[in-house]
Amino acid sequence: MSRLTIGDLAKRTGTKVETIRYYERIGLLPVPPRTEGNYRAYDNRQLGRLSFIRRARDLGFSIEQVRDLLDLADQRDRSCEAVDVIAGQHLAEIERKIADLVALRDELADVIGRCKHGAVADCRIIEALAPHGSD
Amino acid sequence: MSRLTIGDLAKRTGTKVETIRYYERIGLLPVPPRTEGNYRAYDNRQLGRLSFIRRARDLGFSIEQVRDLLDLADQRDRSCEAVDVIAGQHLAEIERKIADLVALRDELADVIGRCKHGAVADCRIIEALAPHGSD
DNA sequence: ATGGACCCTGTAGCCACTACAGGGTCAAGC
DNA sequence: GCTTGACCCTGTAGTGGCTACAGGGTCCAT
Repeated sequence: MSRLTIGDLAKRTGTKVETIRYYERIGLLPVPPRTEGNYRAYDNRQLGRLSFIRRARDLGFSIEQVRDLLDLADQRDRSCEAVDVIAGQHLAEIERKIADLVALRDELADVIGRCKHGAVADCRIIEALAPHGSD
Repeated sequence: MSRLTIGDLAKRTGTKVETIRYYERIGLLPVPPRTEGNYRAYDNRQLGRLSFIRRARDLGFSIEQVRDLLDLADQRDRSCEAVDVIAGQHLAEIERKIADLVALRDELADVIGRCKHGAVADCRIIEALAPHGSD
């Protein structure tokens, strides 16, 4: 069981050192033992836990969702229904965000498409932003 | 020229009062004159400006982009090329975000699809999050 | 013994608001 | 004229998820 410094953990998971300390502060990572020189001393379990966190964060789960997933992952004999629920909710949220962004893109593309590249006074983009006319 | 309170402005633009004060604080809205009782007194120009801001924000422009757009909108005899550039950059950014989210959705949907709804120990979602095996 | 790479704590900053607390003002109704 | 309640004021702190210092300590190789 290898002794890992916070820098080792950072390198192996692609996380910044400050972020790891932040995860510890908010209780996402356990408080690790310290060396004589007061350095955090990690082992492979924390490496695994941090990998899990990073992967979940990369998939867009919020910190609170990650916290719930970690709790669930530890209760290995329970049904994974709760896991499914969290993931499903997150998927729905992502779908919604995609739909919102697509609508936004279409609207913005439409606004840009009407630009005749003349003076600002005739700019359709500006006009589209100020639809009440410029008193 | 009607005198508008901050609450009137808020109602007419769908903005919260606090947000309007925030916009003033960061210099996006001009400091308005005050009534005897120290209330902000707006007119239709500020209403128009705030509508512009809200619409640009709704289209996802950042505060800094809105600031630039407002500056440009005031220089009515210049070419609107700069406006086009800002809008184009923003459109590209949105496209990128959509692509990122779609990739995310596909990956997450895949992870969820592999779930066999058994115990957490065999949960494919948890496994997918901790790809290095469980110590 | 010295240099540089690493580690420590604590705090402040980022974005774009939002939410108070603790007060003042104003208009309507009695 | 007094009360009530809706509105307004300032100032500060919180949100999420980090990130970036400042100002110091530790460790290891030379």
